[in-house]
Amino acid sequence: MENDPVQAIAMRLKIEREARGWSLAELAERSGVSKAMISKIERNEASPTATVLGRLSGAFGLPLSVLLALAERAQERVALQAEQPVWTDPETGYTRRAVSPANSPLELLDVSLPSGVRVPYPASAFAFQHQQIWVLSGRLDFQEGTVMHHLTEGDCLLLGPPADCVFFNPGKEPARYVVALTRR
Amino acid sequence: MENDPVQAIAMRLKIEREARGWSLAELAERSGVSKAMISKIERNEASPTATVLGRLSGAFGLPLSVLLALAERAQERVALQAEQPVWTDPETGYTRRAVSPANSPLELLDVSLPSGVRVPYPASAFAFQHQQIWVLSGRLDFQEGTVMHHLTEGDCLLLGPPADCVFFNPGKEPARYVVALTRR
DNA sequence: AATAATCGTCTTCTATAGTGGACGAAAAAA
DNA sequence: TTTTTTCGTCCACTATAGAAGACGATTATT
Repeated sequence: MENDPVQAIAMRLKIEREARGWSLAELAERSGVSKAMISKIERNEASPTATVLGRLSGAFGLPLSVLLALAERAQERVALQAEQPVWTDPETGYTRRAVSPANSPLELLDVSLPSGVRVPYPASAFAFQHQQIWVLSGRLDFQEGTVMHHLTEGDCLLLGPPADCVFFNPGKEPARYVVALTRR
Repeated sequence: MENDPVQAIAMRLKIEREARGWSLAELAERSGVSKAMISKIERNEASPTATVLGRLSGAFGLPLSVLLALAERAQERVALQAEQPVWTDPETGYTRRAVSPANSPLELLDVSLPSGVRVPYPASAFAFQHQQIWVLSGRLDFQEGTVMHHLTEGDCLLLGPPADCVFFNPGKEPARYVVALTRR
């Protein structure tokens, strides 16, 4: 167990950036890391320091350990539940589980939204990716730009062009839903 | 979310090294990283690159993402099950869950050993730490040096001085046991 | 087509990560 | 005690991470 994580990190960073439709310049501005260095890291020509990795994962809104866990799963074919990276928003209790092995063009997320919790999502996080939301249990009010969708168990919504979105659970029980998305 | 992970990494690396009773020189030899650099990292005077972090986590036998996850939990008081770092040996299916919030002097591990699986542990990994093994379910044959212990549900074993050990599950069901250990 | 943004890469330079070896302190051995 | 070993830190030096800006290529505007 002495493999260099640099290549896996490189691939994962590029995926996360492109999934958000961000250019090198935009990620540089958000993270405080120069775009030249981001370019080198993504092309496996530099080994980022912990400080830089912390800034980049912060820009993506991910704990560094989750970013690394996603990177490590790059070559896996099967993702056991016990190995799937989970991250929880400590303030709201919102949890998000990455179900699919990473680097697949189709990604599945298992999300649990506690009762009464509101989670906004900026349009920039959705650019250039096609995605659907499928409610497994509970209720979900989904605001897409100026349009409001009221979803309940079994409903599935196809997202339109990028817009500022808000997830809200109006019910008394946690809302559990799947986010399915494709890259490019 | 822009916190620098360097300090948390520094603390965690020192804990992992001291838990194994390794000197800077020994960890340097095992990891291929100079002891001067390890000293700097542990004292928060340098930000390690991904390459160096990969070598260090490899020397500890941990995936890098798990090492980071343990580091991030440094200041937490409560460890929710969904947030507890789990790692699985892909060959044997052996899984290990870090139950306690990190940096506590008393650490609890929830281990599951599949039927028929044999896991050796070198004496060097136990030096200077006091630990017990408590079987929750299934059967566990534990070889401590030249002595063999046959444990079943509810049994608890206090480990003696450091010795080469082997965990083996002779039963047909998975063995689940707790490893409790203290530092220093 | 011509102009103007915007993209990722390349270039130059500085800060610092990383190495090998020396050093003093503390513990172990005699 | 004196000697020897082992520990972690400090020093000088090299390799490279990282920043700021220039550059050609591509795409969008007019």
